[in-house]
Amino acid sequence: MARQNLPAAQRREVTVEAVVDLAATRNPAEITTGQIAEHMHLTQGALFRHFPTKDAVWDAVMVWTASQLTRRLDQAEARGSSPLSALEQMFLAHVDFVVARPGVPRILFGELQRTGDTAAKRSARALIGGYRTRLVKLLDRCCANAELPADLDTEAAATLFVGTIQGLVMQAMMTGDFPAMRAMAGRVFSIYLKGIGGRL
Amino acid sequence: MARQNLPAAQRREVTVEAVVDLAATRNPAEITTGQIAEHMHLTQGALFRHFPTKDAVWDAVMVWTASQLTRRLDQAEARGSSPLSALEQMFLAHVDFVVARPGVPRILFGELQRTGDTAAKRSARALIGGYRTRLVKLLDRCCANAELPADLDTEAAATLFVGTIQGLVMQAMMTGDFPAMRAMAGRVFSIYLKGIGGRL
DNA sequence: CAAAAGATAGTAATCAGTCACTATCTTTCC
DNA sequence: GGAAAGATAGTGACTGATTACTATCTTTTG
Repeated sequence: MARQNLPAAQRREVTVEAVVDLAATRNPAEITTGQIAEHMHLTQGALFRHFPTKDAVWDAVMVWTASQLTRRLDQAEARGSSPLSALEQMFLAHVDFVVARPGVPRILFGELQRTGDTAAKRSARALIGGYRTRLVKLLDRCCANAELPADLDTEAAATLFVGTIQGLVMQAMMTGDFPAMRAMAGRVFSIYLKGIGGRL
Repeated sequence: MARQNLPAAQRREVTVEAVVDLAATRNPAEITTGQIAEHMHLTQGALFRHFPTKDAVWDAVMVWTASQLTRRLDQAEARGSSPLSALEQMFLAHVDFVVARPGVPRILFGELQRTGDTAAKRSARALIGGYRTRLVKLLDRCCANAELPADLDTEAAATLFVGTIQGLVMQAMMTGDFPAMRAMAGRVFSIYLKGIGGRL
């Protein structure tokens, strides 16, 4: 059974998937190029035919993560019949994404922890920053739409939205039970919704 | 004449402080025994006269963190004139602790990311687990006291409490401005308070 | 066949941990 | 009181394992 040689672009995609897979059960900071290669049935040296450095691998992972999350949030937002229901859809979509890919939040946390100015870290910052901005805008639309009080502190509300998901993630990381997030997500979101003065 | 031989117990305390200091500006996962030793003006080898392994250092850091946080939460809770105001005091005390010691949340995140069964990770788990339990009990007392609705989902409320702080921490980590947390803390907490149906 | 992809076998750097030795305390005992 | 003796703390050079990354040879594939 001969191993198949993949074209470079495809090999890069497989590499990103391998990293996300590994991060689901391992500390991202401890993932080595050797482990990545082994997980995709490749030798360690061959990895560097497709990525100039290890950090380039992490950057590719961040780019993939950003595009995946954005795509899911776009779909969720479109599903909402109003700004406020779009907010709820986005919340649930984010939780679903994390449950499906538990490595993602771990990679994001790990990347934000890192110091120095790498491409991967800049991508991570851009992802979270863009997310927050998007939330503030959506919350503003809810206010304009009278679905939320006009005097709502939308910046604080956006921070709390992100924190709400993070609290769920942290609990999942502690218990190791990511699917349980889904059940808790609804309960936590309803408290959040009440906090921002919303009603669905 | 700066050189001085410290007694072992004192040296261990200095070591913990050095680690917490370093974690404020460096990725905890990248802190080496050499960096710790250098920061406390000691040779790397001497560190191992006081700790059998590097993980023992991390465990000592976790024990210190747990005791510090517990002490501050105890004081805050005592300051509260009622269960609900105690909850608010604890929130503010936690934020103050993080602002004073930015390395602490980074260390906690980093420790929870790690895999395998180390003493340090068990301590981290115990800290967060105990915190959550404590919150649920306090929230239950708020309900019994009619300061919060009797039908409040106290487990979800505890999860959100932790997440609220985490959201603030993540924002601080992104901007690098930890003191700004304090201003945002009040704004976010008031949304949280409304969410759990409280009024102060 | 030729170019892309992978295998094999390296290298230099870094890390946690060790060890023989030295410096500095503290206690003992005349 | 003070020197001898033992205990404690620190030094600096080291080791073996691991790491990201590279150089060279081999296989696959269009």
